Amino acid sequence: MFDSLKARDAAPTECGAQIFRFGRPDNNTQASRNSALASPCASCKVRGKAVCAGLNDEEMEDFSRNIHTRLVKAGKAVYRESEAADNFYTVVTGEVRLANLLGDGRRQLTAFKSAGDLLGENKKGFYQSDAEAVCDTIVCQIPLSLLEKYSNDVPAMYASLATKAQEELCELRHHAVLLGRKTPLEKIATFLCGRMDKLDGKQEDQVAIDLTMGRGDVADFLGLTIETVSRTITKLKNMGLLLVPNPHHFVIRNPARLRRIAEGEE
Amino acid sequence: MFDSLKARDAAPTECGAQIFRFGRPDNNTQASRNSALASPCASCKVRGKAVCAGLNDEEMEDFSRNIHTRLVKAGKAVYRESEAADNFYTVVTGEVRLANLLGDGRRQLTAFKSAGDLLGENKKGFYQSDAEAVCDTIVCQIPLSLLEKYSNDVPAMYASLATKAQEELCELRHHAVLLGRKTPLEKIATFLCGRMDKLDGKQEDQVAIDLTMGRGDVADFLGLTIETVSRTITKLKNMGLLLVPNPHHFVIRNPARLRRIAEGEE
DNA sequence: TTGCAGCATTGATTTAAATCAATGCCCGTG
DNA sequence: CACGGGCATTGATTTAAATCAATGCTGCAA
Repeated sequence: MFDSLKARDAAPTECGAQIFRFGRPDNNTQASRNSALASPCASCKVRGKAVCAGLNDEEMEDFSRNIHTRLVKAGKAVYRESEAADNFYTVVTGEVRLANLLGDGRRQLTAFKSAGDLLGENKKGFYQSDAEAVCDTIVCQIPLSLLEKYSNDVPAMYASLATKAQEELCELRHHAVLLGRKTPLEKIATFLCGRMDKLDGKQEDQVAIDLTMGRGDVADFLGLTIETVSRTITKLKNMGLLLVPNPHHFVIRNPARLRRIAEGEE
Repeated sequence: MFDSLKARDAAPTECGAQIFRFGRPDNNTQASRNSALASPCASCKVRGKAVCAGLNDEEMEDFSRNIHTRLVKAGKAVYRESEAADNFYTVVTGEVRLANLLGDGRRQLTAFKSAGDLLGENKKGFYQSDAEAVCDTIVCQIPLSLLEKYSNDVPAMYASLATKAQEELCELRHHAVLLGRKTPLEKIATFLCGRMDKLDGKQEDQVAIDLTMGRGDVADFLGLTIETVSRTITKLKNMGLLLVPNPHHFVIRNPARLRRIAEGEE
């Protein structure tokens, strides 16, 4: 019955370990050569956005001694459901998908996490989803104990954690609206708008987007099949809203209209 | 196109205000007569489960001076999307639905909150959903400022907040799986199992459940139409898994099997 | 008591998305 | 360069759930 919904990229690979002491984050898929700085965090590109943003230099120094930077190859797991949830992660470069599976292999992605996003959960000590690298990805591994230590001392950090949890809840609620009530056209439009919003620059007339993930991931994120995703993209193309130079690159030609479609307003 | 998905119970009523200084919580829909106790929280039935659980007697005393107990009539709002998010709430008795609307009236419920549950969010100072009483409901209104005050002083409270946020995220992710990938039969089964799990007692051979909400709420929670909800319940009845003495009362005759169906295992 | 409004159920029909199936394209490998 | 595998696209067909429509039940109000 659900043949086309069976878990793709199944290969239940062991965690793509390969612990680095530190890799200066580039924004391509290649891990930088280990440069063994005294305080790697000092030059971290996502420092401003991550949970550690509130730490002062001294705290940061201590922090950086206790974290690891890990390169996770495309398709490999950062962590898996029901493993002991000992660490949180900050995505430094690349992208991670959060996945939940049903017994027969149906899969639902609940989020994509990219640079600066926090990764991790803790319900009774265990992860509740799989976190898998969509492409080669560098994550910063933060022991839960370390987070707890500073959370108590540094209110800013707790506040940051709380805020991130709130934002995540908010996002997830909107995603529930998408899954439960939107049409495929609206789903794809919403997805693309979400991608636009992740870009720093303001959305002008035309916006270029590149996707790290394949159609299967998009389908499992939006509660559709690959075929419907593909057909719907074609439809948006035919409506003159999109250019798709290749499957991983999109150009939004009319962001405003796409946004209206995303919200079911036309 | 979406005629049958248009917002039901539309009546965009003003907040069902009616502030009580305190109402000793009964577990029926009638607010208790105001008994003006010195420390209302002392006798609060949900104290053990709520965020305030970690406070000592003195703190609780202060706490109870700054909170209000509010009776919200069935269908009225505790708060509405885009209002200033100045308060959190604990549900004392009754039940609240969290709703998000699309422009054309399509509606998605993201959670039902009942006794002991925390209610409230805060993204940039505004609520992101409507919170509406499903039936007459008593909530304990906690100013955000109060929560912040104690959150910094009482780690247990912060921990409680963090834990609740994590649980909510986990629940919402599982709900995303339901919305995106489950069949109507699995959706209804999951919903009923969720209701079972809210009951304190262990699930024996037969479990009686009563629903405060109507079919429309169930449909909007599960991403279905009223008709499909109704038909699916009938199907479960015909499979011998349920008794439905009346639309608001269910008896689960085979909890184990229902749970397997809920997880897509048969 | 009757009548009505609001739910819930059930049936008939339509339709949109899943499924089944074939083809094409790109990239890496031999 | 040819081949093969993995993705993506497109077409044909099926099917499950939405829509449209009618009926029934319950409880409240006139």
